Amino acid sequence: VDKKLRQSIEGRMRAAGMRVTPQRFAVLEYLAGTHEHPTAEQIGVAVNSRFPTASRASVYNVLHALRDAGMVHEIYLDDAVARYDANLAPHHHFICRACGLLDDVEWQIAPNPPSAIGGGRVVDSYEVILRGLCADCGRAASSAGPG
Amino acid sequence: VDKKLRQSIEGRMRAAGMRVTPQRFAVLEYLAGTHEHPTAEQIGVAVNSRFPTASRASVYNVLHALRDAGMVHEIYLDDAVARYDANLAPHHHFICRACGLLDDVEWQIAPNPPSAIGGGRVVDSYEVILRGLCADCGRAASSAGPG
DNA sequence: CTGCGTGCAAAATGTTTGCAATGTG
DNA sequence: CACATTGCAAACATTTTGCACGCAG
Repeated sequence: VDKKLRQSIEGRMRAAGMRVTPQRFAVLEYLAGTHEHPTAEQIGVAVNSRFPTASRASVYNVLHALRDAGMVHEIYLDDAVARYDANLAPHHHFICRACGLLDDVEWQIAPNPPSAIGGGRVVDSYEVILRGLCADCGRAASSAGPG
Repeated sequence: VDKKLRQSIEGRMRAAGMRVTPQRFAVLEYLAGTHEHPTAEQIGVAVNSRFPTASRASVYNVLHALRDAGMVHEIYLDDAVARYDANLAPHHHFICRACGLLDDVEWQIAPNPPSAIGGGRVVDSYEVILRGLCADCGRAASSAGPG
């Protein structure tokens, strides 16, 4: 079940001119297998629970290498902590105001993203952060009632 | 020229139940007068260049108080640093990939923001970050040519 | 074998806290 | 006058750096 995944991961690393180390493999495999957007610390904990050990510094090092190689996205949301995402397909994010749940959203903006927004600025990408209530928190709020 | 502004700032603080101190006044006045989205440190430097002194801790303290009172917005963009914005009108942000310029954008999403995006989630606000080249960097890029 | 990548621990941010002094209302 | 707010400095959390060893290629 993982032979293909393993080769895909290693192949992509090599294509980027990176050496393949157990730490790097573990981090990318972990990121590829989650829909969450873990912080460096969460990644470190998860990876270390399965592999010899990846020191904090190496986790950061690996994440930066993967980011620079374009293999993961580094995103900043409401707190001053970097989060990482192996989902390279265009997508946006939803944050639950009540519980902090962080989720991907497939919804697409407008018919097309704007290419020019005035002032001579040219847009080539965009990112949307939607806020509101997730299903659970929405249910809780409506059963509490308005008053 | 500032008597009205002064009274507006003080009035809004009082309406929020806050005491008006020179530090608070200076921070809010500074934020109201800039279109940039300064970090706490930038605010501290700017404020201290004109007023007795506002300690680092007080700058943070004031910013949090203003944020909690809904008088400024705290935003996180590409770096793990909080930025502050006194522009309470709905707007989005543009970041120049080349020079890091940070700007407001009046452009509005779609016809309407989405209210439901599936999964039982309900959206009540959204924020868009547009990336690309600002006018200056765009000019520089096109004069360099495609190679 | 060469040298990149790792691990460790210390340094460098950016932000928060505790307590006494101060100034606002 | 009372109490919120300030200032200072130390605590904190997260991320970065320097150097010696090990492993990938």
